[in-house]
Amino acid sequence: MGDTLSTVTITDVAKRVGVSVATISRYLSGFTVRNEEKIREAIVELNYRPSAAARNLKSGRTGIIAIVVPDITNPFFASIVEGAESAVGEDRMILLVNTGDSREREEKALSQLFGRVDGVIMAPLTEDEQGPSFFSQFGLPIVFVDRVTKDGEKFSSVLTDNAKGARLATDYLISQGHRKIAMIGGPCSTTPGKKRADGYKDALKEGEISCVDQYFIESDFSEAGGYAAMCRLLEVDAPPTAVFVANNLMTVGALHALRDRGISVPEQISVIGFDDLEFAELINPPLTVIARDARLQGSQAMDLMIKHLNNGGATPPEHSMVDVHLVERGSCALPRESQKIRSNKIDH
Amino acid sequence: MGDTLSTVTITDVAKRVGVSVATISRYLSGFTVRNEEKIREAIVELNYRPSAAARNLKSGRTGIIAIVVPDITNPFFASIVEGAESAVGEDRMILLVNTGDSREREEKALSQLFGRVDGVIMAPLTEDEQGPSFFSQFGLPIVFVDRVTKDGEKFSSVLTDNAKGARLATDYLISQGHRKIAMIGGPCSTTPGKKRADGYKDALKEGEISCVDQYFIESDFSEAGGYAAMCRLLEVDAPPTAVFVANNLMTVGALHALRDRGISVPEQISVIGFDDLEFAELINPPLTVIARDARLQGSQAMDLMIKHLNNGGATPPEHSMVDVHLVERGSCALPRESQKIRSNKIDH
DNA sequence: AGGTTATCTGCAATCGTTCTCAGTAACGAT
DNA sequence: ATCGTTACTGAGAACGATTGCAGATAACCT
Repeated sequence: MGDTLSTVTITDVAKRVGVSVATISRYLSGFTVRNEEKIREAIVELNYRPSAAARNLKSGRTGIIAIVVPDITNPFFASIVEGAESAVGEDRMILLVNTGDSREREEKALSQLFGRVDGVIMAPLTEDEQGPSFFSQFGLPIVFVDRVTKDGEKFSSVLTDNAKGARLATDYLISQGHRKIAMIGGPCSTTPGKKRADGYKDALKEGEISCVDQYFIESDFSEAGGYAAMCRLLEVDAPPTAVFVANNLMTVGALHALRDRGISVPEQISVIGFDDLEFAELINPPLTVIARDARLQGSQAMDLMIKHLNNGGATPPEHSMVDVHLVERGSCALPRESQKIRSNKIDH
Repeated sequence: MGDTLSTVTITDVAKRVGVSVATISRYLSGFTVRNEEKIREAIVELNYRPSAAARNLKSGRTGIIAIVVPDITNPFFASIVEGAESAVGEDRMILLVNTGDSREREEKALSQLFGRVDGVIMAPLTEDEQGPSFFSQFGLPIVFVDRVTKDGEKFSSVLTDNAKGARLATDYLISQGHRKIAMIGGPCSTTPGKKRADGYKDALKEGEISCVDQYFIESDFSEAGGYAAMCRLLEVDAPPTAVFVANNLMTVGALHALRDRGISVPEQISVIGFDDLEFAELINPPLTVIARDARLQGSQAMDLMIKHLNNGGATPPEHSMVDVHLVERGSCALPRESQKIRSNKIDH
């Protein structure tokens, strides 16, 4: 079954067939050559694999697209990655960078990426990054997904209609009769964090509900952050009757907090989350959420990237927006006397 | 701020400083050279980045480690990837391959990997793969994680004590007084699928409970599979009073099936899962599971890989085993008259 | 047959590094 | 002044593929 270990090169194949390396190379790139059959045989017998490194060096292309996300264990980002992977096609692969919400790791990774990949799909940690301009300086295409940086218009992006989602959630609570509506938001330094806060505030304004400072808590998109935020909300003088939580992880945290204090949802407080969970239906009560298609966001981002790559950088940036919708389940209900919550809390 | 776009090479730096490329190269690899200060300046001013492709070609190393998983949206594999990523170190990166449970994609990806990566960490789709031997033929190190192939002993691996976990689960149900204990298993062509089935059967045997064929359903580790399997179990003549579900996704599916039919857990049927879920506590009832540290599995696999890489392939394969433990929550209880389940089902 | 294409071929340069090898300068010891 | 040693340097050959160029062969037409 051919030679083992020591790498077999195009030269070996050429020698075996009795032609020049150029001919083999041409055969490999699809041109018609004379001894195709013999070449095929030789390649199989020698178990020849073209060297990716050599190809990269000559062509300047690697066939690899990086995707940079803050946290791969967040199901939302996992879906994005899966969507991107599904659209990557035959001749390219994905290099995953998980920055673990660390700015330092993100920067280091980005600097390592240059030369190893043909393009970068990224969800930047915050809006004030220099990474992207760093890349564009080198002519590496970038596509933002879910989040952008402040000079985001210059690059393609696939975002969600965050403001609409937040308005949808808030309006829904208002329509149920809630007035004391709190929000646990993400960092306002991130696109979704800011936009969702905006949507919430706009909806309140339209509903002619005054915006109480204590009702808006800027947290960090993590489960622990959601937990802490919910605890703080429960200690406000006039606790809210409903809470809009700006992402999946914080929602889980908030629900944990409520469970730990024996506060029942939706009887004592209504909860609506952003981003669906595989388990949302199984939670008690089934969780009402604003949902969107994360997988689609990922695949669209990849499609855009491939378009840029194939057009040789001449394509102007495109901006795509994935729609959101309300998934009504059982975690929101008509408001009750908010005092009940307090007494309940004090009882414990 | 230096030259733009067109790639600046080591030669440009050399010219600027007035030395040969060799000197720059040496400086870059940490040797002491004469004009270090001037070189540093030139590199910054020209914004020089060494070409990864050229380095790869010369050195034969890419600094990239592939990690191949069946499904990145499965939180378990996401954690594995995160663990691996956390242990990868400064000078290497991770290339993610998501095979989407497709044999074809797995094979294609593996063949693409050669030459692009220094090593492969993988959770093979099934135990009868040829991929690994393919790699070992080329001298590419492999580390198996969570699953192995049939010639797995020849390669390093980081597994879970699957049989122990399954025994733990089954014994727990037996200790509660259950006799009609079913199992929804994974594909027996996979390591965890087989071992967990073995553990379940062993525990029954030790408990002197006869193994009913209808109580063991071989499914596919997917949510839909878990749903279907649970439906089938409910239609058995004498339905089980308890079910051990062999992975997280199938557990979610099984719980959905039960919820859809209005069967309450644990009153009417006890459920124990394998692999913890972020949300397990929030589910109604809180889910009792066999848990293990997936993140640790990932980081151990990466540690092993790096060890192999640094030792230049001379290291003998090592096999590591991550422990499992029972997390007792609320989804298991003493058995009741199993008839109740049937009547309940017919009512609908 | 001769001329014109069309098709295929090999040579050699090239991509950006690393690394061997031979060479130079500086310095102390003799 | 000569030698040996240390510490650095530059020229140039790799690494394994792609590709422009020019030459060779075959095929076609008048």
